[in-house]
Amino acid sequence: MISTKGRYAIRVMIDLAEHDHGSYIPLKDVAARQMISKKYLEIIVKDLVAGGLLTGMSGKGGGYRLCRKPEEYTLGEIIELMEGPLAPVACLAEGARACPRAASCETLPVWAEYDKLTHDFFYSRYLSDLLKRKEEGE
Amino acid sequence: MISTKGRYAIRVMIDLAEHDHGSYIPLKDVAARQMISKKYLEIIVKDLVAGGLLTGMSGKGGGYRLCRKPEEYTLGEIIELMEGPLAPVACLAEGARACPRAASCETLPVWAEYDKLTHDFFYSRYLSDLLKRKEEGE
DNA sequence: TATTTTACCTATTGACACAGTAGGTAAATA
DNA sequence: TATTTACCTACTGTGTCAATAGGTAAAATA
Repeated sequence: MISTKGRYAIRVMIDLAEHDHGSYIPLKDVAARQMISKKYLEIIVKDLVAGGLLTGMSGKGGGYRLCRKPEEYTLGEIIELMEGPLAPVACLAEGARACPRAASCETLPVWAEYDKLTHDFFYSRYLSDLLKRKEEGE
Repeated sequence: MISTKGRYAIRVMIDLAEHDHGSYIPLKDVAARQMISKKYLEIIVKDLVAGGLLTGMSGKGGGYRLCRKPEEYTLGEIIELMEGPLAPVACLAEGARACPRAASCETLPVWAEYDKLTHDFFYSRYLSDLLKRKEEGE
């Protein structure tokens, strides 16, 4: 299950992309448009800044802004930054030093296959794919 | 994330399929082979019986048994019985009466697409796909 | 019939994550 | 200097996960 953190993070980034006018956008505006508590969003953008996906600027005229172009963000990296590995089972997320049954486990290959499916899905979707096109004639 | 309940359930069913000898198999044996606490497995098989995937028999010589042939169980139905809907986000799992933003939500289509991917994946895998083939020459 | 073996039942627990809320400090601009 | 904004630490209630504990009921066997 993808939690609110991952989902809200993507919505914040969409909002910043769609309302980009060259300068910083206050979180207050994003919160109002997205109908999400500003206090809660603070936690989320903090992680996005720490992960290098957004930059923040304090003071009057401050706010947040994307660091890259929307087509340079994958949904996978946003989600994994917010939620940790996309792995569908603990056996895969724990790294290699997992359970002793791993070698003989009959179910592990299914989880691995599904893991790959998931990974490929989210790393082949870009933030730009989710934007309402403003310039129709392009 | 698929929890131990779903994963153990599949392992129990594989174990029952592979050690099928026409009669009931005590949970004690399954627990020992799978190295899972019998007490915990009781909870899991209870759900499997309630869901009509297994039948149990009390008393000496009792135990559990599959109700159908392994090729007639999908992994999807086992997982969803144990864990509830496979939906990747709450927005999809909550049914139709979800959030008021659903119609205009720019992220919902991605979740829906991933949901379909997941659903198709697990409902096209069968329990029989996970069995070690005993009859090689078939 | 007594004993053993098994399923089946209810309740409880500790740890942790989720989804926030509360109240403050630091920085930048007007 | 006042305002606006980001940024920081701490706390909380609710729920789920992964079990454990201690029983009762049923079926076969001796």
